[in-house]
Amino acid sequence: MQHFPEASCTTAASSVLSPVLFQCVRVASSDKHPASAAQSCAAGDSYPQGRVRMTLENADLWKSFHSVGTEMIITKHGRRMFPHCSVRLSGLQPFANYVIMMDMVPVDGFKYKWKKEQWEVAGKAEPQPPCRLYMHPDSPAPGSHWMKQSFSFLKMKLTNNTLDQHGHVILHSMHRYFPRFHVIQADSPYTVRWGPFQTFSFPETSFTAVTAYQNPKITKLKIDHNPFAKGFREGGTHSHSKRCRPNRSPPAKRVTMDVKCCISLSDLQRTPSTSQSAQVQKPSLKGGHPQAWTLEPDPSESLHAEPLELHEYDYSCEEQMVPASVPYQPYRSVENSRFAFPLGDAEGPHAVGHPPPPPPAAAEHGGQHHGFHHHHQARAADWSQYPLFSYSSW
DNA sequence: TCCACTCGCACCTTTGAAATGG
DNA sequence: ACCATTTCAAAGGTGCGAGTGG
Repeated sequence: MQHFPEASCTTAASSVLSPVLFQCVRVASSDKHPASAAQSCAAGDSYPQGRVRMTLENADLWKSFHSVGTEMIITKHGRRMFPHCSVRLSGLQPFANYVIMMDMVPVDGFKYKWKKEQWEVAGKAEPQPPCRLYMHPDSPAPGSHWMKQSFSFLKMKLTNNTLDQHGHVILHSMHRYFPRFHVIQADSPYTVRWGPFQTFSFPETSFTAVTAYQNPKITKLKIDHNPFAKGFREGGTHSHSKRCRPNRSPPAKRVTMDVKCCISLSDLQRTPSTSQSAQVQKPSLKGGHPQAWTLEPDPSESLHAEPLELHEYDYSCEEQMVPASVPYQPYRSVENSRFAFPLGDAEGPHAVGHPPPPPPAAAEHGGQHHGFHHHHQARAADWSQYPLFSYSSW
């Protein structure tokens, strides 16, 4: 394994959780904190942090779905996303190792229902399931690897089974989410806690989790673009109506052999001063999965956070979210990371960060959701309160 | 009664081991 | 013996509609 000698941020982080660490990360690409830039990664950072740039590869496809109101099927046993998240990275240090992770963040604090061909709010969101992060199977890998070509999170699966032990990302049906990507400079999944990280998101990737498609337009789009769906639909015999239910025979069991690398990020949260011994806390194992680490968010806690940066229009973005902007907030502590989900009572339907899938009418004007958005201040705070590092791996 | 959810179907795509050729 | 390419069977993924249950 090759270490990039000038990876000062990583070095600092791996030894002691220095206050500089997160300053470093934040400053790296945030124009809002130019003053700290000098002090942050000053120590011989020949590959200055903060030039990291993430581009959504299949943005057009996402746009197509987003304009209709993306829906993602979630099942008990896990379902892949479609469209899947495919991104391209640039600006990494070629020889430094990175772990790339992805998680799902609630768009708002509401539950929805499909009524009369459109989505309506159906009440407050249900308590959030354990937050899990999916780690890209290639992780950790050097920056050169990540920048060589685009990579996707094709194998990530979504489930509504809160007791899932396969490490799938757990969501609630009829709730809205958007994927969030984390680029963490770390030599192993066990050290992501210490590494500088940057977070990215793309508004057009927001979706409504469903157990069955509600909007026929989405079904059609999926069938048009997804070869599996196409195959099923265009298949010769549609004998669904002929099925004899009582004679159902159990299908042959198939063993999933996926090389999965999902981290349910829980205990890999940035640790507080109490854990500054620089030891990676062994995550508590849950369920039967040896590497499934989950975090139960503690809604009683909250975290101050800064507004998110403005996103770019071209479906790439540079550091979308960074640790809190308070003058000295070195890292997310456990206290600060087991925060409440962004589902505050006071938050009205208007207070959403990423826009929900626009109703057809709204979708037509001005392509406002075709680019990156300013994150509303209130939302940004809520947004970053969502646990960043809860860790599950399989 | 309504509606979200589960389940199994049968097809196509993907994967990877085995076979073949250079 | 080694490597590259091809073949092929099994595994995996899919939306649908009936059934279930709250």
